[in-house]
Amino acid sequence: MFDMEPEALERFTWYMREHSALTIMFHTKVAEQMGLSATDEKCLDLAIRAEGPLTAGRLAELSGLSTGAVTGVIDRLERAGYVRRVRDPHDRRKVLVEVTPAEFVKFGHLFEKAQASLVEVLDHFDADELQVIERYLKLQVETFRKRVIDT
Amino acid sequence: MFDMEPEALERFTWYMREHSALTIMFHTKVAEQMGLSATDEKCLDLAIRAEGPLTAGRLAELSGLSTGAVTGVIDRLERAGYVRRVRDPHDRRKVLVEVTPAEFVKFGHLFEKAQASLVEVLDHFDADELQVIERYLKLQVETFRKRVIDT
DNA sequence: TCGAACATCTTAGCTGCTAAGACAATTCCT
DNA sequence: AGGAATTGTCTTAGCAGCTAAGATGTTCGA
Repeated sequence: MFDMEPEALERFTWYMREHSALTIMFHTKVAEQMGLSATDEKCLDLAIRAEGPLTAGRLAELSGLSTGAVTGVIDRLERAGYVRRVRDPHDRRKVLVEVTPAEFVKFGHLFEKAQASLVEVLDHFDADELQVIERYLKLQVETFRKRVIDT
Repeated sequence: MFDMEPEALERFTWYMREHSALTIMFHTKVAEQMGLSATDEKCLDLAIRAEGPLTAGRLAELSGLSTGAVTGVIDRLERAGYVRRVRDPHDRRKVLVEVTPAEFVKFGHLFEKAQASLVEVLDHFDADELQVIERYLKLQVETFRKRVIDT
């Protein structure tokens, strides 16, 4: 084990904390621009990032909301055109939440600007350095996921 | 300008997105464990990270809440012992929100575990690599801050 | 000293959440 | 096959927290 100077660790901790706070703010602002509450946008994000079709109940689990609240979330997202309710043909009790990709065209600029920021950052590094960074990000996400699960 | 393969950019974008989602979840879970709502925890974090004394009004600006909502936030944080209201002696209209450090001792383990995760990640890198990562984080936070401000 | 400006608090009305139960579809058990 | 239990979603009552507007208390400038 390589051991770091305490000051360096403190700096890294500060970056993390700052990044977290900025993430929350960014999330709030994006939701606002899309005409959604933070909760609705969070659910929409879960629906977009879900692997395979997502049911209303599963969305409740993932988001931590009650099933009743999820009904409201889907109502609002559907009214705004971001998703569609589709009854599962194999089990007609289930409601599948289908994201309508076309609705995101209007907000493409948000996404593009975010990606432009990323490119702007990565531009400062050469190929070898990018490999280090990618290794870091991969590990960071994996470790963070474990931490979140058992918190 | 060094240009990346599109696939690499896609992977980096995915890490970002995943990290954002995990951050939101983590924030929610920490708040829960501290017996606070996400809003209250967010305000407490702003109070902790503020430079210099923070007034109620300033907290409203930073959090994006109305002044009325902030009154409620401070009420709850005060009742839970996380902060104290102190009237500004120089301008007695103002209410300064003073964080009571002792209250965090109980949640020290949360913070320690988060830092342990960070160390666990950083352990996989040597001193040169850490320098690259730090440069990346610093730039990332700065760029992200600009992006958040004009979103 | 008095009115305007300022900082926070209070309140009415609204939105969205939870918990509990209703309703509809499916699965299980005999 | 047929009734009971289970499952998935929606509905509703009650409640918590937010906004907007105005009340209250403080400071500042002429």
